[in-house]
Amino acid sequence: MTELPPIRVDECLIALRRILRATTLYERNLALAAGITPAQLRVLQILHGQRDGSTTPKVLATQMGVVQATVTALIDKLEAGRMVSRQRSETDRRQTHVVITDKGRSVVKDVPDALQQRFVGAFERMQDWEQAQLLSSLERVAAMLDAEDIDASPVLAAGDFHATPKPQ
Amino acid sequence: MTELPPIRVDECLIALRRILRATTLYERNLALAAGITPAQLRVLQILHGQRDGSTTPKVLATQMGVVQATVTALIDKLEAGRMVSRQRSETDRRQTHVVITDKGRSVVKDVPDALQQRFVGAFERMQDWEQAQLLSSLERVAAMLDAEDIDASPVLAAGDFHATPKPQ
DNA sequence: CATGATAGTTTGCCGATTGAAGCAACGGGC
DNA sequence: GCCCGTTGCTTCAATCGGCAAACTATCATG
Repeated sequence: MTELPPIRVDECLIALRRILRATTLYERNLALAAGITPAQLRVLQILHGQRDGSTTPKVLATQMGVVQATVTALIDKLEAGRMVSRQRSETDRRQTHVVITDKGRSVVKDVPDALQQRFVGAFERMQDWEQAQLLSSLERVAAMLDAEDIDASPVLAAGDFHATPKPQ
Repeated sequence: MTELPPIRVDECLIALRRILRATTLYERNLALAAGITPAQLRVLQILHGQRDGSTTPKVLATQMGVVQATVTALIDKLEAGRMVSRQRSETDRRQTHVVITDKGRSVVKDVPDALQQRFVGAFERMQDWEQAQLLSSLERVAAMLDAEDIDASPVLAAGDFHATPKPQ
């Protein structure tokens, strides 16, 4: 390799930003169409992905990378909309099981997954070798970005960050 | 190469989500380290990227995919922190030029751009053909996702979220 | 001028997120 | 059995981002 045209890196970063932006905007619409907010939809999706459609707030908080108090608020809203219900654990009465309801499941399923469908559609129209290349590239980027020390950062730890200077 | 293993699409989507997640979490930390919030930092970064370090709220709103009123609020905070300043345009007095200050520039520069540096570093360690392939893949994905008809989608028309003030 | 379009701001509201504080249940050590 | 630290969750107060609608000021055009 001779010269590294910095232009190429920049183009990559721009493409990444486009991807990011598209996803963000899309998520807003997605949730809007479902009648709920993105954060609430994420809760539903996680619950839907669980075997028995239930988890504890703690697990949700960890998976979403937020604090337990936040999850409590989200669950409150979802519960008010009858999309989840709370059930006190029998074995450990400190715990609460958050269970997705039928209504909640139907919301998750009926969401018009436009972006994902677009991606899947375009993806499946690609040649086999193109698909393989794309997957490889994406995984490479993912590996480049979400290295461990990011997850070790205070924000992600999600349970214990106290040394946080407060942005005004 | 005979069957289209749907598993491959899923892996792509998972990789995408990892990228998204890493970026989101990283942005929080980034802004936190700079003593400002992510949205505010984005404004500074856009301004910093401009040739003369200034733009109008309208442009900012469009670029960020939010409404003008939101930008006004962000500029208010940045201005209170002396990181940008407002200047009435001479040519068209309806317009306001948002100019980044020296302090604003130093904030942008001093931000530990860990994620981007990681990406750039890894990217530049790649072979030339790998770089080309990665760029191609990223741009392809970006094109797949941020097609214009996202906001033209009939179902989601509601809101028409960026820059288009609803004419009631 | 009058009218309409354009650029920004203000106002009022809501959702997400956080840290701190509180409460209740659990569980180990004595 | 009883203290006491821990754990799981909730409540509270505050901040931030975001939006729509109303408003102000400025062009631009007939």
